Amino acid sequence: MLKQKILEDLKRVVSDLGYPSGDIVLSISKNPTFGDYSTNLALQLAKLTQGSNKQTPKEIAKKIVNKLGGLSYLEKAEVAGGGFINFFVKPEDLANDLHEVLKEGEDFGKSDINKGKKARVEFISANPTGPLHIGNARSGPLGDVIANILTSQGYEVLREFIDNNVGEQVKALGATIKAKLHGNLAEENQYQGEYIDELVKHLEADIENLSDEETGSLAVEMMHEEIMADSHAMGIKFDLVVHESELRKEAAEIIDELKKAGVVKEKDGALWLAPNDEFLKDRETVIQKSDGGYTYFTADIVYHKQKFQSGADPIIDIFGSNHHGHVPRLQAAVSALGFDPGKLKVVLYQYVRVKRGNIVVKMSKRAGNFITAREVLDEVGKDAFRFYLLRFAPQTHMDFDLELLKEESSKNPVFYVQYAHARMANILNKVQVNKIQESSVKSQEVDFAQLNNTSEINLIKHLLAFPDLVTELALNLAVHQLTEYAINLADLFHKFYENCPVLQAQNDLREARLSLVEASRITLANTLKFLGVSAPERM
RNA sequence: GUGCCCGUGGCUCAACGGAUAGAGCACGAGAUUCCGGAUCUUGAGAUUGGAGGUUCGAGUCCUCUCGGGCACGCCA
Repeated sequence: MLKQKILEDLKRVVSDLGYPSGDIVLSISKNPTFGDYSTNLALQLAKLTQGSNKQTPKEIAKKIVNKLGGLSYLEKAEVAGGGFINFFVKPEDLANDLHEVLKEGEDFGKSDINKGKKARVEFISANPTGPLHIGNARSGPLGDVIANILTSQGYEVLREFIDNNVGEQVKALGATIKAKLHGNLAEENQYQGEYIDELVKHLEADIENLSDEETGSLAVEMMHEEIMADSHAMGIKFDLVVHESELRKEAAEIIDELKKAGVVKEKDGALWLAPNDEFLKDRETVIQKSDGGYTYFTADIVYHKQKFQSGADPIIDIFGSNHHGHVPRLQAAVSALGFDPGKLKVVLYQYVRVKRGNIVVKMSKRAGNFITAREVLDEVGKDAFRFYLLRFAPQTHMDFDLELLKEESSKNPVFYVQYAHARMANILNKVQVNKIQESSVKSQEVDFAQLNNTSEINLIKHLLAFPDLVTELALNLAVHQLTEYAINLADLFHKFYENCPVLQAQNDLREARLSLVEASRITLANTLKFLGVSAPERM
């Protein structure tokens, strides 16, 4: 593709001129006066020159441009203000790359550069002591899309969920249920909401002679099913559900290993993870309680050992921000076990604040003091739910406005994007798209040089940037940029649609525009597929 | 008290350390004999919470400070 050609030529010139090689960033110019593509290469290189060799960015940029000389695909390359190099390409060479998009179709954006590698993504992992709440739900689409992106780049990905089906919270839930059953609910029974009544109703026949813990176990099993169903409603399916009760069976073993690694100490009758680490020295954590029981943390160490032993890299955990203290301890533990903590990538996300207009919604009948994912999902639908939660960087504290997502749904960006797809599909449905696609692929007859309108060129540039974006997302996991990309694509398409009649155009121009529509549809559909949002042909 | 995250137009949010800080919503003015107006064009609206610093260049990095969220040993 054209962009790769520019990069290759730049690389060659940098090497010829004796500058150090490194990654070159070539981005789409924001402003037409800056050409089609631009690079800050000279500014980066200037940083590396020293002493008597010290050169200004502008000097370097000029050398590079001179050395590049005339290239067949370039109208010109010029040095701008601070030392940026701007490339003005020939539209026909740019447009010609559309053949690639049509050829690759559903695979456009995919790559096999990570073929043979494994990755694991753990997400949601909601505590099964209650329904899935909207806060945890944010990690659903997030983890799912990260997994989609990794898969697209060749990784064999495992989507996983840990079911915390044992521990103090299970006893507490059991106690609450029994108290409710006997009509003596007290302050110390921490769980509330109608779902407790539902659990009582379902379980009352069985729990009369059971302990709090046994009662809690039954309840937690039911809640886990519900959480799985909710996840499914969000479009998520897990490959692996790990039950904490299973992990705890290996707790004694893992503690032995940690002891051998010299990171365990005894204090107040309990065992603590106590790595010899400046940062962690005041943050020791209990791995075996004084009563002999284990903690969630112990189970999580077992779990992560399994993850590392599976050979996966990266190992991705999506945690709510309230777990941030857990991260350095976990890293310390896996490091003590001899694994490379660099393979563990933790994405922390902030909780979502639900609003109805200007009013913050906190309470829910079903769940007591939080809003369930299901309530929001039922109200706004899967597509809007996923798209909205995926729009913003995970570390931002975002607001989820039910008014915006439901009552003003036509103004929601997800509909804007889906409408663009429906428009594309509509045009293509009026001609026999398959014929066109086939002919364009097989005979390469379509003459994309016909496309030289600004709105056409802008759209083409955006389409061609897709594979690079996906590759980058597999590394930085910033999948919210995918929604941004989709909105921009829809925007550029709508503008093209206004300016350039497709079906009324004549001969070669009509063919070229139809192919551009098809390339746009392919790219948008692929983007939406990564997002797990439907791409409707009609709305 | 300590640690982590956030602070960007009226609102919700973008922006690998890069050029004139971008979108959408809301608000003002326009566009439809024509592929779906769920669209497009255009206007107004921002000392990026504040103060210093680092450098060719800071919304982004460092220090301090203000405001909000979260977490701080036998919970998960």
